[in-house]
Amino acid sequence: MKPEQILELDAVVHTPIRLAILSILTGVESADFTFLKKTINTTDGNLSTHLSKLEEAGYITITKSFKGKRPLTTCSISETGRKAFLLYINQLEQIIKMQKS
Amino acid sequence: MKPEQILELDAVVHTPIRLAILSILTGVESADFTFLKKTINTTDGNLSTHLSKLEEAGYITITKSFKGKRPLTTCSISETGRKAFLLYINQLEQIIKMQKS
DNA sequence: TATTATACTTTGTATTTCAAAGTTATTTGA
DNA sequence: TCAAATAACTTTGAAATACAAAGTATAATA
Repeated sequence: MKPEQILELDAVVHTPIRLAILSILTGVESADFTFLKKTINTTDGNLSTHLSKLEEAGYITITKSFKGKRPLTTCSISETGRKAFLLYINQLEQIIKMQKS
Repeated sequence: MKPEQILELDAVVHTPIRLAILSILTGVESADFTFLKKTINTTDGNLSTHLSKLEEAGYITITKSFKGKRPLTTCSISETGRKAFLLYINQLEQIIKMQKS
């Protein structure tokens, strides 16, 4: 067993809520704040800070606009984010494989 | 995609260092503090607190004895811990599978 | 037109993580 | 031989993280 591999896991991706966000965003063109909030079932504040964290890391892009006169926060995964997410998933696979053998 | 599954992941297991500890302990009868420290490559304090956390959760048992006149902290995974670890790995597998499809 | 709802962000707090320093005993080296 | 270094930890304090309560601004509803 190589525990180093576990410790190499990207901490930005690893957090459950952020993992869920990225996981959703890989499957769609974009998703808005409300959709993410409902789907992940978290609080506004919590989602807001996690989205900022992902944006700071360059893993997602956040676009602010208006739907009618209400704010609309639209998120989509970036190429960097997609790569980071896929790497993370691959590393998990490796870890699981080792675990099973 | 079902993000709920990600949020269901056992937080006690999820932390990289604790995941590494459990991962090591599943493969051996027991491991002592020094071995874990060297293998995981973490600081004494950090390892100590994570071991306590796992013990509190009932996932490992910690036995304190002496090797000669030096303290010896021996850790082994409990049945509860083994179940929690396997569940975690299975959940990860599910998540990855969904991700790939 | 007060009240509730929507769509967020900011702020404060509680928890978690981490490593520096502390403890106790044991070698080693001058 | 006694000071210094090492071993095997635990405790403590600081920093980061997570979380939700409260705040802001607008819109719909009753």
